[in-house]
Amino acid sequence: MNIGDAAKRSGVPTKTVRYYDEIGLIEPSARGANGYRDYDERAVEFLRFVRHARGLGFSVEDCRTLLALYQDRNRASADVKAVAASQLEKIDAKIHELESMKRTLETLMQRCHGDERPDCPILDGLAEARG
Amino acid sequence: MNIGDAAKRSGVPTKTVRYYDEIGLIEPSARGANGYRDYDERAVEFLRFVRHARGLGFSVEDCRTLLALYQDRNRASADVKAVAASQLEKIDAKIHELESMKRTLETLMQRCHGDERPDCPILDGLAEARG
DNA sequence: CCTTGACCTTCCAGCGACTGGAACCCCCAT
DNA sequence: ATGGGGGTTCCAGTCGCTGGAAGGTCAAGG
Repeated sequence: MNIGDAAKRSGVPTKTVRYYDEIGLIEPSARGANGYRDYDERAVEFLRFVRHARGLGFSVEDCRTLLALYQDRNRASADVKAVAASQLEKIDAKIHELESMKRTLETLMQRCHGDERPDCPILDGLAEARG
Repeated sequence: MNIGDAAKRSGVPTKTVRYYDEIGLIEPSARGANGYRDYDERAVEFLRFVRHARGLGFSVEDCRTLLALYQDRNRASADVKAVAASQLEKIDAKIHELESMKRTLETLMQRCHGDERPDCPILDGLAEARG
């Protein structure tokens, strides 16, 4: 099938499918005589797989690893789990970072009247914050 | 003072200070005869201000707005609070997104033995996930 | 005076993961 | 023959830096 159909069936934008080909992540199963990329069911499956992995925040390089494991019948599930565990750590770290930002921001906002006057603890906080 | 000292005193990397000059966010108070950037206390204060704002996840464009408000004696604190509120929304959305990823990833990981065998619910989940 | 080394300058390239657009080709229906 | 909706390539831009190359400047030490 043509790239447009593969895109529709996988849920990956056409441009991104082309990009994945370019970086050698997922290559079309063939090229037509007219130069058109040709994707088979397996390729669409890979595209969907990568879409889901990307949706869980895995980097494109992680996706490459995961795709390789997915295709390796002799893989150890421990290897997959290790990649996932590393990703979970990154997510956790990011959540903690964002929650810390959130707390600070909320504290500053609570103190700010938010009216027409110029006094603003938010600006004061940004100016004075220690560190 | 020279850029290196301004960087040290503000906690913003030298390269970044130069970048902020380039994009017109924070310009040096002067240039020496030798072409060196010269930063005064006020500029260092701005650099620190931007570092803190960036630390709360504000975009560089938001920092531009916040810096302008910071310098505007006739500002309304409501304007500052609005920028902060918008940022808080973004943070919240990102946290929710990450927590959703985290839940999915944890569920998949719990089901995976993580041993030398190839059976892997994580890969299955990525391949089959609906959507 | 010369050298060393730590500064500073500019400019250009790259990161990640796309995304938009231009210029062009191809194919089918009217 | 024409129009529209595919497809192709390549280049530029996003965001916020960051690294590196090639070179100018300056203070201290021999």
